[in-house]
Amino acid sequence: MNFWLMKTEPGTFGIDDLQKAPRRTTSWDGVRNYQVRNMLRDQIKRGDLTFIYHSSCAQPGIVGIAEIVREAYPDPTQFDRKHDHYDPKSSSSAPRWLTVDVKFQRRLKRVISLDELRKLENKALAGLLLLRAGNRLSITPVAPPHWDSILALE
DNA sequence: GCCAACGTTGGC
DNA sequence: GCCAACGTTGGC
Repeated sequence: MNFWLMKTEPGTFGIDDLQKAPRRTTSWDGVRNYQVRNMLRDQIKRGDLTFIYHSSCAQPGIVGIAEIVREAYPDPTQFDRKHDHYDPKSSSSAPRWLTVDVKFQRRLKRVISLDELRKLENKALAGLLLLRAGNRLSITPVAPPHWDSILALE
């Protein structure tokens, strides 16, 4: 089993929205980066767990945990002309973008802030991709020891 | 294949 | 709103 971290903007879709979604499950659509697409396609498997991370907000940080409940399938928003994430270069016969379904598992007892994670970036969290300068991937892998270290902060 | 221009992300 | 750090695009 693998561990991940998925970023989302709470103003658009946050942990509250995930918790309130039907079956507490949502399609993690809108990924339009090839590196992340390849992760969705090749590495993110049913049963994997992911941190839900809030970005572009007052307190950026990890807020909860979700489970991957459906593996990669074509992201329907790429075909929807009216959708922000519409991609005219993609086609249903050769879909370019993928999504997975994630299901709310639990909130953390408190938000583990980016600040707090940074304090450990030269220690327990050395190498955590989220902390890499200029990291802009919306999904990043989390090594098991990092996963445990982060949960130990809770 | 190079690389400049441009767009996006995301913390601050 | 600023801006650093990228990824993408497209001319050549």
